[in-house]
Amino acid sequence: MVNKILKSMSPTETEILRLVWELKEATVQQIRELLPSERKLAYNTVQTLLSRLEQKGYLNHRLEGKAHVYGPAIKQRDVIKTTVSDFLSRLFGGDPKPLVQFLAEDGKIDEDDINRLRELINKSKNSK
Amino acid sequence: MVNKILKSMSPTETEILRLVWELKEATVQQIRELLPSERKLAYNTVQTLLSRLEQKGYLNHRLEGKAHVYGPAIKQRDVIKTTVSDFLSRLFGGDPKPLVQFLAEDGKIDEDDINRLRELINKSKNSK
DNA sequence: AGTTATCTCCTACAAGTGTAGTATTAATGG
DNA sequence: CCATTAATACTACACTTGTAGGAGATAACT
Repeated sequence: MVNKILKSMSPTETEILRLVWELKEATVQQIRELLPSERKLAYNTVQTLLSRLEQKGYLNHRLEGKAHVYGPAIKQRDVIKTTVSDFLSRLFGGDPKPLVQFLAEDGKIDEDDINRLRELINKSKNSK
Repeated sequence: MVNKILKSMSPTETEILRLVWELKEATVQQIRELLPSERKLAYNTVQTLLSRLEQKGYLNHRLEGKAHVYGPAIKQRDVIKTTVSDFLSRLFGGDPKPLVQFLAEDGKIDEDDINRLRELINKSKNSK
């Protein structure tokens, strides 16, 4: 079991964590630059968010010069797993099908996506 | 456009709203009974949550005797749409594919689900 | 009628969240 | 060396959230 019980992330924290993942590792500046222009947070705000994520155990940092370089303290996959599960259980009582169905009906995923999915499923069935 | 801009729901509020959907309409008591036994909230707590959901525009209520009977003020589908979109954008930058992929890899959806999905997609393609 | 069970309404309150200011310090460009 | 720049650390503060207590009204039981 890889599961420490983590304090849950707030929505904004989640946004920030995703950006760290995107860059693998990042400083406050870099995250700030990655923020979409319609959502520029103050430097200090980003700093606070990163540090809260660290307190909660999602990130850690090393020093590089005077700057903190933040990186994942937990595997992305594990975070996704619990985050998605929580979401699923709150909005759909834990059943993923309505979610996938919604995605399909809403045109968010198309037939090609589905074909790729099928492969994935077969692959993981065989490797099991 | 059906979109009023709603204040977003907190996680617990989302849980409660889902239960209202499940019952179509519900009183505080009924919601309380639906709560899983490991998560019994006080009567007043449920009441607060329902009333906050109403303030935020997700629910409305009518009187039946002295009790409030709460029901959806917005179509479930619309709520799901924005909730899922928000979630997607926070955790995956808006791209649904990693989500679906995760669900598949994690065994949350299987090949049958996918087949049903395919039908759905074809149906909506034709009706478009 | 008095007691009990239900309800709503109003209030509370600590912890979490979003968002950032101020102080301090270290590096850097002249 | 000194002003500017770029970082962190610490502090702040209103709003939201989770969770519920108490007061008061009404219906129902005895």
